Amino acid sequence: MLKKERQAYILHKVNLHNRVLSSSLCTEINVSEDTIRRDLQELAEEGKVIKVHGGALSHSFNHVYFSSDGVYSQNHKKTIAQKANALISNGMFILTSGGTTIMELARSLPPQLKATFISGSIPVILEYMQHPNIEVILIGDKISKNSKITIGSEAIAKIKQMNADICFLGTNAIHTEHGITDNDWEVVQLKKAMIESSKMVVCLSIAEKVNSVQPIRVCGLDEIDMLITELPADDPILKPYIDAGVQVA
Amino acid sequence: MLKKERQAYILHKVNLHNRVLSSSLCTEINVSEDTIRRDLQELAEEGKVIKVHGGALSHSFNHVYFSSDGVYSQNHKKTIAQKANALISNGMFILTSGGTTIMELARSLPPQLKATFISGSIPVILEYMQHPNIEVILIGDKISKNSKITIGSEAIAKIKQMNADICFLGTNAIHTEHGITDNDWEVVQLKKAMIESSKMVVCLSIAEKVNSVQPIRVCGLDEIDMLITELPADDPILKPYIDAGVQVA
DNA sequence: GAATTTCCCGCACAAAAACGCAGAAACCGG
DNA sequence: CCGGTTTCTGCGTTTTTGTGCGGGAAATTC
Repeated sequence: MLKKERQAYILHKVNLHNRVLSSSLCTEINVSEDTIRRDLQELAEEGKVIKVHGGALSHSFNHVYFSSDGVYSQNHKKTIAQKANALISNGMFILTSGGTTIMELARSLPPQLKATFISGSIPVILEYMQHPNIEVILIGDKISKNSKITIGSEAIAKIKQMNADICFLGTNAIHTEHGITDNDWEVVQLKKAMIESSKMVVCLSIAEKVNSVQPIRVCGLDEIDMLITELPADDPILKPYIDAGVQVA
Repeated sequence: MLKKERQAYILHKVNLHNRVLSSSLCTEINVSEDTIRRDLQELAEEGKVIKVHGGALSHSFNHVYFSSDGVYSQNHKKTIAQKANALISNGMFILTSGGTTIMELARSLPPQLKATFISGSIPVILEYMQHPNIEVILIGDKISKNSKITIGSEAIAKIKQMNADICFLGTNAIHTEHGITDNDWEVVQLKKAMIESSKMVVCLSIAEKVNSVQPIRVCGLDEIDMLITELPADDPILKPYIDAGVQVA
């Protein structure tokens, strides 16, 4: 079989099944693995396939896309994500809600981290999927199209079965008196369940949202363990929360 | 034999078999390899054949296999999606697997359709989420990063609770004897569960995957109700499947 | 962290191509 | 018919290309 023929065959097969194993190819075509590998390499250089350890993938199926532009006060969220990262260590089970702050956290996870992340938010899950080492558990249920999160009794039941080390909540509003509040009933239910199922509850919130109130109550300050904002811990705005027994970072 | 004769013979042979080896040609015509090589070179310069190491290939060969345009056989998948759409009506519960063919189906759903779609494939779910009217149920569990689908016992258990009207399976390989086969163990488990939980099982497959086999078996032909390809229903390739009791569209 | 698989690199060897050359055949205008 | 020219072909030699193999590095898996 000629080299070009072989490559055409490989390409054909990759496109057909979205992936090939070099081991199976070499028995199929009856050539050495080296040859297959060289073929794959050439095809990869031409951009026809994506070479991976053990074989190759089709180019078409592999780009799940997400837009990160236009996120409000992204820099603040990045610093929040940094601080949150300090709480995470290998082997942890971590529940997270949705929201752009959590997205930023997902993006900034160190690549060598090995932990398990659980969420029902599609955009956040997409971020987690980019990470090389973490395990990702997706909470299933009906999808709410505007919040892009799974909602419903199944999702809540599933969360309640969990026993996570940390729960990171993207927070829409936090207030010394009214505690954590939000504006979507379903999301509130989920957050309540998450709080119940976690040993430690951490709220991520940009300073702007501190001391603001939304219509639906999630929980009081007594139920959260830590509040992370982009401000230094000794900022006077945060003082009331420290007094209320919440750790601040 | 005259040079022109020889070249005509070569050209004829290339067009007939899509390929030709210079070694075999030189014994056939009884001339030295150099002569053959010079002939091939001339033909190549005239654009009549494509010269490669060891022989030559026909132009059509190159066109057929190296279709370098973006997504592979997308048009075929579009027509498959059209046919599948004909089976869907308002109010249905529809289970779908993952794969690019299903993605195409998701994209081509008519905007006014009101039905419920269930899947564990992240890319497919993303497509469903674009739709204005359908309900989307996400099967949760651990995410497999390479297949971008939720896998595991939870997912399977959840699928088994369903009772869907139709199950659309993106098919990696279908064969009259070996039935439906695939190359990922986890995915096979999910597909099996989906088949069990649906009143009607429909396989979507481009014609190229028909009569191909993959390592792991999903089910036999007796378990599927319909096969949709881009070919007309009376294409001879599909005849064996009709004989096996599978509807074809 | 150890075992296995896969990858990468250099090498050897064979097949094929390129090149130069020379002989043979064809062509051609005296 | 005959030199001279062109074209075609085959033959040796040198280069290039394609392939397989072994060993060590790297990645993956358990």
